Amino acid sequence: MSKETHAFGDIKSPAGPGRPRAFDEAEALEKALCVFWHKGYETASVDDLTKAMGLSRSSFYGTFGNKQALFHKALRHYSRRGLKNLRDVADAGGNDPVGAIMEALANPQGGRDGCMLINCLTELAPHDDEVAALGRRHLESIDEIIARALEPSDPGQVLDKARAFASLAIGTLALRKAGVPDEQISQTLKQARLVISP
Amino acid sequence: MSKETHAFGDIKSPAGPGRPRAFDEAEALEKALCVFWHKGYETASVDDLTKAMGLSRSSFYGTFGNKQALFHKALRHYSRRGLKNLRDVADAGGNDPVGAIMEALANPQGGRDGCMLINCLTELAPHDDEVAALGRRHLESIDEIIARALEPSDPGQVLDKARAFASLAIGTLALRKAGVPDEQISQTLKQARLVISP
DNA sequence: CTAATATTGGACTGATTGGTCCAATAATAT
DNA sequence: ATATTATTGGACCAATCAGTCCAATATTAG
Repeated sequence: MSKETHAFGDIKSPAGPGRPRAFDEAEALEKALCVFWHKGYETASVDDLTKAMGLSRSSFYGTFGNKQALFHKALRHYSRRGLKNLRDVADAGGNDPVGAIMEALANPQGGRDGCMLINCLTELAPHDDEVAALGRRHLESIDEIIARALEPSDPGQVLDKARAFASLAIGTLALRKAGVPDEQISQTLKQARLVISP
Repeated sequence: MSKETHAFGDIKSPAGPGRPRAFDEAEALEKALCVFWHKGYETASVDDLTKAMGLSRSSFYGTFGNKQALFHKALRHYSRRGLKNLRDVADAGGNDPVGAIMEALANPQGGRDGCMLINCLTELAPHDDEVAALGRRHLESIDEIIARALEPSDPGQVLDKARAFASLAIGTLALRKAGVPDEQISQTLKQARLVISP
């Protein structure tokens, strides 16, 4: 973390003649994302990563710089995609966007691994400002999306309610990690209705 | 994690003649707790721990077995003490135990470090069954304490409401880690009233 | 005082960590 | 074909990791 190694190799620009990459950068990033998601930042070794990505160490460092840079890139990608998903779910919910969001929340993508961004927030935020800042932006966006979904059916205090709802949803991720049965989590999520429409 | 090293040294029984310990075991455990709380399990090295505890490596391994065993002991201690605190707060709250709990929640002990147990849950639970089980028991106890605090003023669905309230509170820990301002977090916690008394 | 028993400090180990380096290879543009 | 430019694999490095071991020391019971 406070390593300051700055060993950036040289990240080649993809221009000019020369041998082309034998792998897809986006695909490799996706694989790395999975490893970080499942194991966390510290526990994911460069060996784990290169193996999962199907890359040699040279390609790894040549393409992504170093472990931390790759991680930040993966996390930004995760955030962007997650927010897009949430927006899509809300939009596809028709006249009940909140209901659609809640349903999606009851069956999260990561399963027992939870939300990667929240995981990384608790693991790294106090010691990595970039992660903390990204986390803050991500949470803010979530609040806004939920607030917008709330607005039509309820005029007042939408942002406060959205924030409470989001916090409750985030809290259930911890339960999931602990192995609390899905049924109980769903039940708890239903209670979140009270926060929204009293 | 999946190391299975089983290198248990030998944990001496505190009986018989011989040189007495130059340190207080409980105090040392407390120091270790702080390190784990602040840095997490993986990032806390045995060097960090021994330095903070003021112990030599011999005393460290001789007394606590190994890093993982020390960690589990610290976490159990943390859980026990935290639940006792919560019960005390509720009891001292007089006719408004829920209000007392909420106030305590607004100024948590760990500050930006959050709740150690939740931190460890997200870091380790999927790969350490003992942590997961301890986490489940801890969360269950929290639910029960809140439910009991809720009961006098509200007869029905106390457990469901307590669970929703607890999840919301746990969610705010992530906000705190990200550096969301205290004011906003307090505001969000106030919204939790809606979950409790609609 | 002596024998027995603990604790202590620190040197040490083998494994693993993130990161570097380079010769070999492959593809391009001319 | 040739020169140029990239990528690739794998050997390699210093640092750090958790954990072991032992001689030196301190304390007790008798």
